[in-house]
Amino acid sequence: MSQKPEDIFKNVISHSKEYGFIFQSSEIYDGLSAVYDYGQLGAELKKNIRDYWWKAMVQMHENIVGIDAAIFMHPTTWKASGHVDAFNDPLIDNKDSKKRYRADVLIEEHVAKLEDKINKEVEKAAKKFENFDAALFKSTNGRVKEYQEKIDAINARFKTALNENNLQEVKQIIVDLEIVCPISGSRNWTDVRQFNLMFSTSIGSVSDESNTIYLRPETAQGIFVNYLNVQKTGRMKLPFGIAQTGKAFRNEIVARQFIFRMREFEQMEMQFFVKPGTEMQWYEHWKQTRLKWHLSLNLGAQKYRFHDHLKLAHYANAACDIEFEFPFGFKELEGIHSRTDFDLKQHEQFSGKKLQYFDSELNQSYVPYVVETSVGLDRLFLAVLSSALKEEQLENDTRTVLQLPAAIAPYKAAIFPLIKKDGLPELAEKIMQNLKFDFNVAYDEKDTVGKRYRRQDAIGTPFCITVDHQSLEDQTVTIRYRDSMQQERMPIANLSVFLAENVGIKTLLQTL
RNA sequence: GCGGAAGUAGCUCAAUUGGUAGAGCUCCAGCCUUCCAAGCUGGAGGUUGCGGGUUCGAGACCCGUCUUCCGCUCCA
Repeated sequence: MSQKPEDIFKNVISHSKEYGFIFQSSEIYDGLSAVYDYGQLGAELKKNIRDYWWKAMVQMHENIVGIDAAIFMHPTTWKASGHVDAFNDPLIDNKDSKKRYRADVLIEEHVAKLEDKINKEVEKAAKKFENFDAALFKSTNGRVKEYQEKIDAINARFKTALNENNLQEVKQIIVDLEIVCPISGSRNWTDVRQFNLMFSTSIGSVSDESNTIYLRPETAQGIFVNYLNVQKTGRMKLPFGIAQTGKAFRNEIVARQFIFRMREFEQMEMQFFVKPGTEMQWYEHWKQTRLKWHLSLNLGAQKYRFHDHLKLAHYANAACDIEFEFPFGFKELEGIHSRTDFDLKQHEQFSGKKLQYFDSELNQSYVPYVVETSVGLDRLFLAVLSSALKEEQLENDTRTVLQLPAAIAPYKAAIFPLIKKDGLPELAEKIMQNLKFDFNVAYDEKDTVGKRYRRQDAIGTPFCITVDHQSLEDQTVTIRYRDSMQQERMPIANLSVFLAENVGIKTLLQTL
């Protein structure tokens, strides 16, 4: 395999396709941009990663419970969360400087310039005359009146365009005003586009005026709106967490880099509710806990780093990313945010319902603070796959091996008869039938055994169990390790225990 | 969205100036039986991303479109 990161990434993509991990969505119709499907092996790997996260977060913490909220939510949810207002901006690009601007800001700045001119006229006049009446001057001075008329005309036209959602008209205003790009100085503009983060659709009968409904752009709100339900029915005491995995949807303008940025993606997140004032210590706690979880996958400690946010989002008082070194560089894998009480307070305000916690120690109620951990499952999948895929140089040849952590490999073991006769397939079949109650196992009798080993290497199966003639006599088999290619003999009766120890998720959880 | 590169079998890639679409691996059915791919026989698989155009003739040239990768941008 070439050392060039670009080639490594290409290999990951073609390997994903070739072995059934990832397919492009609707490929027979030329695909759908930035949407991908998980194939037969990808679905297993993804499920195993999700399970490991869920067990580590929910099963291993008595004070964390999991929910599964619906993708559709009441539209007001997104007003409260700020998603409706935050992403309603008309955008325009300058083709020469390649810079993107908010079209409304460009127009407002132009208007501001005209207002400056008026102010200068007023200042000049104020110096000239005593007993200066600014209002009178503005309403009588010809030049000022001219500017003011221009401003009013622009504002009226802009307002109409926005109300009619007429983006072509917005662009035409920019063209007509001869607004230039501050950087390139050119008037070479693209069309104005509405940058709308959320996908919308309509639903039969929501309530009042609106029947527009959004596909959730993040899963977090499903937890916040259920905060009180869970706290009451689960008798949860602070601090406690609510975890959830599920799909979220964002209509990215540019979505690229394979499954790194998709329009439909899956999040695994946990909102941890704490007493106000303790949030920074929990923020630090979860930073370390989550990093440790990632490190347990053994992809290489040097591939992780924290990236602290200097510029914080409106809801946060501290935020950082756990970044991972993908083939295309260090990129965000998980976000850890101290969200304060912003979300719950917003929902209190918009819903009119109290979302408070009664602290029996303090004998008072308050809105809890929230520390969020949020991983992109698809990104984690890509991190695992791209660092597991190795082209290994052997003595006389090379082999492709997917060095997945055993506990999350799609198949835990493959069972082969050494040859396809003499009763070996029958015994192998029997072993498989027995193991498959506890483990996802594969069976293969086609081609030479060496070839079968390599096939399993390529899909990351940690162990291959081979039945040979000796097996018929003493009920032992050979078990071959994927990474070392070493083999050892063991009784068939020991297989279950051996696999449980070596591929079980328990082994991984115990490292945390 | 702008710019660059690309799209031919499941994968990686050929195809001379525009002249019969091919190879390797994979896959399938057998043979062989030997614990680490590339043994033997046979076979399947393509409207060359899609749609137009130029031409006697287009995988190649032109236009449009879709998709992917790279840079910029975006990513509360």
